[in-house]
Amino acid sequence: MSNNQFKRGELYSVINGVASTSVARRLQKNFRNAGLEITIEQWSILYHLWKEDGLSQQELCTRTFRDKASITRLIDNIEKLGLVERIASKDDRRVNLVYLTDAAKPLQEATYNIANQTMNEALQGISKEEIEIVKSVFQRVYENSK
Amino acid sequence: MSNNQFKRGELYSVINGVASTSVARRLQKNFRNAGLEITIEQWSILYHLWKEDGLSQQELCTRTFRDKASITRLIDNIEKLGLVERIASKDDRRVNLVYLTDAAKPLQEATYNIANQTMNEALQGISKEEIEIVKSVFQRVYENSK
DNA sequence: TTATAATAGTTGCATAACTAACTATATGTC
DNA sequence: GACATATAGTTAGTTATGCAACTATTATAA
Repeated sequence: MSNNQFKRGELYSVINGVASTSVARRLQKNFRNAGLEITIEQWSILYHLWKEDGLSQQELCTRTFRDKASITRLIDNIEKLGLVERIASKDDRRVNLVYLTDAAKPLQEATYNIANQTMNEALQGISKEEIEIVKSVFQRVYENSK
Repeated sequence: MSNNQFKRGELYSVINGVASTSVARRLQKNFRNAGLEITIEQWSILYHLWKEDGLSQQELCTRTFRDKASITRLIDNIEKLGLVERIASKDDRRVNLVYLTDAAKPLQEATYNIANQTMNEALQGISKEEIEIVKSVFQRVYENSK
């Protein structure tokens, strides 16, 4: 495969960074064409849960750069699809922990393969050095702007 | 002023490219703090009309990377604010040309100053070379993904 | 201990995005 | 000229975003 193959952990940060509009739209279409009826926003939540299950909604806010209200409603929708469930924390009754259901597990490989292929196509002709610069610029712009 | 000062024509493409999330949010807040009650999406339309007044809705689709339905409703909202008006083309009766009203003109300088300052803050410590690379990568990613 | 402040999450409101289905006008072909 | 096709714009339906106001719980301070 091309040398644009990504480590798993890098994938979302690159999509969320380099590619927020055109690649996101392409990825959404590729999900749909494969019969996967989830949005990329929903997928971004699942992505973080596949890395670490049982995150709080607040932690998902931080990791996906969204506000509380957006996360509340995203989780609502993913819960309706039967892919996650909220379980109240025993340590702090204010907190909802979000857990993947069994139905979510088969999606992991399929969506990862599609995302990886979409990224490879999007990043054709772009060197790893350029990608590193883009990621670095994004990080600094984010820090400068918050 | 810093050497990150932008030429007018570059500003939007950079904001639309480098900065789609964190800088956009910051810019929205800075507009609001200055008493300017427009969204950045509305501003992106005005920005193109200030460069060239009387564009068709289709042309605005192309220039702002949005679909027809999005433009229809964005123009609806900007029209409600009294900042633009639709005038039917005489050459082709399918076409609406979008013209700025007198009320839109005073916004130009104020929003440009805020946008320029917001960008300067966001891009502190980032070199012109890095910005060029980011813009170039975005262009190629866009071409690869459409 | 009680009053105050901070935090986690939900809900209401407004804006915006995309898809798909629709109307109206133009264009192209037989 | 007539029919098929393409183009410009609108509308309906769904999802998502942000802000502000709200409830419930936890932490802090007098």
